[in-house]
Amino acid sequence: MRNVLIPALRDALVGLGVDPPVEIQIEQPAHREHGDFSSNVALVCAKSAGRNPRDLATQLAEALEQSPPPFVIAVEVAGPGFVNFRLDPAWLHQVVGAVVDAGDDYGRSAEGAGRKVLVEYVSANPTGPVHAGHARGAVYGDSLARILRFTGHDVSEEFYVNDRGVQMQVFAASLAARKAGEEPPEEGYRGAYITEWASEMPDGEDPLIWGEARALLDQREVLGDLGVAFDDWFSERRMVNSGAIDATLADLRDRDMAFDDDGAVWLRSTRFGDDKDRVLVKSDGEYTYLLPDIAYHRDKFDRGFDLLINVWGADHHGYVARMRAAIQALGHDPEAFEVVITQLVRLERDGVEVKISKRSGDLITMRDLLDEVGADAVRLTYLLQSVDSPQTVDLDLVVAQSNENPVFYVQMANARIHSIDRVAAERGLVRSPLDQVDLSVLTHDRELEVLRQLHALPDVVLLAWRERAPHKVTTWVRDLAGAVHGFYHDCPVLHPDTPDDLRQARWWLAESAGIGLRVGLGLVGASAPESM
RNA sequence: GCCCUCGUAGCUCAGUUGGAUAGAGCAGCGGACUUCUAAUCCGCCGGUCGCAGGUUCGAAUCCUGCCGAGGGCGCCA
Repeated sequence: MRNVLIPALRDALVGLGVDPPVEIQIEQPAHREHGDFSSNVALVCAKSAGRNPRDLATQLAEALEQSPPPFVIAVEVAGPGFVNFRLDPAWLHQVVGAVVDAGDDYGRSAEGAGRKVLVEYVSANPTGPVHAGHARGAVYGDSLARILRFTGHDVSEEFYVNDRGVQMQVFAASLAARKAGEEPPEEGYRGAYITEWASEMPDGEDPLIWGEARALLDQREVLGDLGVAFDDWFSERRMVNSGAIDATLADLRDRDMAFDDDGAVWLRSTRFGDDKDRVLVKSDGEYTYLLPDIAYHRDKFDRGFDLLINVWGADHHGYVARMRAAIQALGHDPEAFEVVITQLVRLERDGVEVKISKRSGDLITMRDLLDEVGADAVRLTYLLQSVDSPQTVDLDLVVAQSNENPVFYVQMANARIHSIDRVAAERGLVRSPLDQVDLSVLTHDRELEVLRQLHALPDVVLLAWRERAPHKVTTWVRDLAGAVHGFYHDCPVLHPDTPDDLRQARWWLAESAGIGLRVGLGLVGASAPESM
């Protein structure tokens, strides 16, 4: 519709002797009384044209009413100078065909065609189970990847396995101690899982190797149950053993971005806006955590990715500047490296905070969260909000049966649509082919509202990608569900009083709504059961 | 002290990148099933968009300064 209205406005402006702006904005007003579409061109152009915005808008409206674009039945001026378009409801009827023809591809685009993107997320240490705090980044990263694919990007998802360094040594020592029936070392891991895993560990196994495998098995399984799967679990140890560290250091030295001082090797990160230069190799010869990380990102670029998106928890944001500096030090475009910081989730039970403490052992694991809340509810609840905002989740309210739980609302809308098909089949009713159905009988506001929502999906998906904001899809699918419930309530399909032609039209409307719900739920990674 | 994110209805959160009368859900009150799932729908109640300036036709949104919350500022990861 924009593609029709924008040229019409441009022509009208030219006809009035006004230079059209580079970009003419068309929006859908929040209030229905303001029409189906609206433009602020008159306000934008008023100054440069040296005219009163309302007068300009009035002249535009008159010109457009002379030869109205398709579907436009009225052009009105309102407020300080908005040009509002009122459309024949028929413009929405074509949405049904668009949705049905595209099916599960409705809303898919090729915007990102040819771009290779790597999304790295979760990347928890392989020293224990993933905990509840990892869930937000997990569902965010996964959903973002789904949206990237849906917008045509070539996407890979990776989990960086920090399987080297001090933490791993401590983890292995803790496992070995428990196996020997002793207490873990002073700074060791004391969680109950250590004791449990130690009892599983066969004699003669290297606790580091075995322990890592055990942790990864556990993490992979839980994340899988959450619906999250990675293309690769990238091992730091394997990378270091391959000589990537030396190659990275040599590369940095060649570029004069690394230097020796005080017995250590430093990254010249201040050259790219970092607060201070950072140590890469400590004076005792050990690498800092930074150096392997740089090597990892160098490897990502070597593999031909055009865009690297990293999803990190809020506690790592201080790390962004130095990593971006390192990217630039390697000669890469800093724009090709993005970090999405997810703010913390505060878990409550009956209004009281539940602590996710790390080493003490009494932590809420992702498994606990999944068992209590369920994967679909975790995903929808977490993805309903922007990751920029700290989030509070009350576990008691999100568990099944509660109205706080968005899962039921959305999934029930889908189930209701499928119940129409089921009951229709029982009664032996048959749906006519779409091209033989007259959709013009769809005039009820409930019907039109469903179509308006469906119409919005392609824009919503693009926005979700451009803003790295999966929650836009979640709020959309919830709104669509709301429209579906209203339609279901007020517009019976199979009721004997519903005329045949209206039944057929509504049936196809329901079909397209079901497709929309399925697509939306699919993008956030939640299931769309046909009955509840 | 410096940096990041945030502050919107009693609670949890949206807000189409600067648009018109700031929206949902929950909680509260009152209604709606002889109809395809009432886990639904409708109505009412509820606001100094943290505070103060500024930018302009127009600000929850942008700029500055305060106030407040969370997180971060290691030769730790």
